[in-house]
Amino acid sequence: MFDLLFQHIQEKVSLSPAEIDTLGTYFTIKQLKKRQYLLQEGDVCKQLAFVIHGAVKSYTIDDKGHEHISLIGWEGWWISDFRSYIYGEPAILNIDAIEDTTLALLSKQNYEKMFVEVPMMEKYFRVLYQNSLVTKDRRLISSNTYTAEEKFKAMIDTYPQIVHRIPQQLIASYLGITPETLSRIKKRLI
Amino acid sequence: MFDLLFQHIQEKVSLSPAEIDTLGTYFTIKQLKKRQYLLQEGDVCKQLAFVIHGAVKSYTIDDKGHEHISLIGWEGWWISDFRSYIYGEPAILNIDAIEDTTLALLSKQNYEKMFVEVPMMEKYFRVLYQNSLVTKDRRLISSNTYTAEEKFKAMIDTYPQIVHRIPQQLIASYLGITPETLSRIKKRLI
DNA sequence: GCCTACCATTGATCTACAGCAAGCGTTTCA
DNA sequence: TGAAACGCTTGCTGTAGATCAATGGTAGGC
Repeated sequence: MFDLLFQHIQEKVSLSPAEIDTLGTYFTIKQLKKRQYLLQEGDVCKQLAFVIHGAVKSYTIDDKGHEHISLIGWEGWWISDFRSYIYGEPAILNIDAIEDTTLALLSKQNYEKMFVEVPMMEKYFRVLYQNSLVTKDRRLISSNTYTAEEKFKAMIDTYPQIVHRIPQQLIASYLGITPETLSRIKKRLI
Repeated sequence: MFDLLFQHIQEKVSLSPAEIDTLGTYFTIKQLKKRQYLLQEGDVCKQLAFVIHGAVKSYTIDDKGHEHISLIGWEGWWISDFRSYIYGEPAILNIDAIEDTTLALLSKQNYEKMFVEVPMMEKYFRVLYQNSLVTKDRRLISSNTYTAEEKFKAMIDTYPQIVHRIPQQLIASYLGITPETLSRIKKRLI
């Protein structure tokens, strides 16, 4: 059940079988149906989620009721409202399933315990966060520098599979543009 | 010389005097005059820099020659082209000094050595990156959701001192707007 | 297998912000 | 100490992308 997760971890650090066993006790499995929530704005985010199968999105909703997607994650991605998870504040993000999804969940309590009992996980998360920062830095630059068309092109360069899997209105929201604009861009690119 | 750095580290993890001594051997001091470069686009970023005194900015330059600031850092901030530093790719960022600045530099080699010889630093950087991710997540949401005025308000809420220290055109660039727009927003807010 | 809900497209209009240019106070440095 | 460079403001105009609205296609639930 946790194969993908352990594989993902062992790409970054090496663990003994005993450590793997210990790790296994920290996680629980959760199934989400398409459109089902993992987290709703205002609640405290109690779980860090690793996607074993399926796809999820995290997003805010503004005053006008518009969704702004901050992350789309599928197999091998971690997702949460990080600030809420770490500091116990009410979440500003919603997280729900784009497809039927299987998640591995890690509670805050187990997160902290894990670092004490399996110190090698400090390295795993240090490297995971390090890579994640690299990605977010580029995304932030892209968001402030590029036109809508350039952003879309950069996205299909980075994630070519995404257009076949994720509805275009979600991609538009992730890029910070409207579905109409994305539609017009696609037309222009053909 | 490294007092602020060690203090910063010991807020997150506790280190023995021996570990502090070892750490001290990894860092070198660098002085930058105002407008002097630490890193130029195209070079490989060899150093992770911690600001001991002064202020620096990292930015890209687009086809039209416009600066887009990705980070402004002062005392207690880390700065680099992270992707370049980690993966050895040519940097897309420029980094230079906004004021006369003193930096503590950590080479990639010492960065890796540090994690082997002072494993507690895994935790320090895990927590540092964790916090940094929280900040960048919010900034990304802000960038895609808010109007220019809302972004500016959010910035002075988060960093009230910034308007007294950093020229407004740099703040505008950091927010992804033009200096003219920022000027008009300020007028509107009075 | 039909009905409804969802999704992409396209056209017409609107708006926040960019771009350009000119003017003015203030720092900088020969 | 005076010229030059710099930073901020303000007015005018341009434009990328948002918004609103209508249409057609496709997929999932009963």
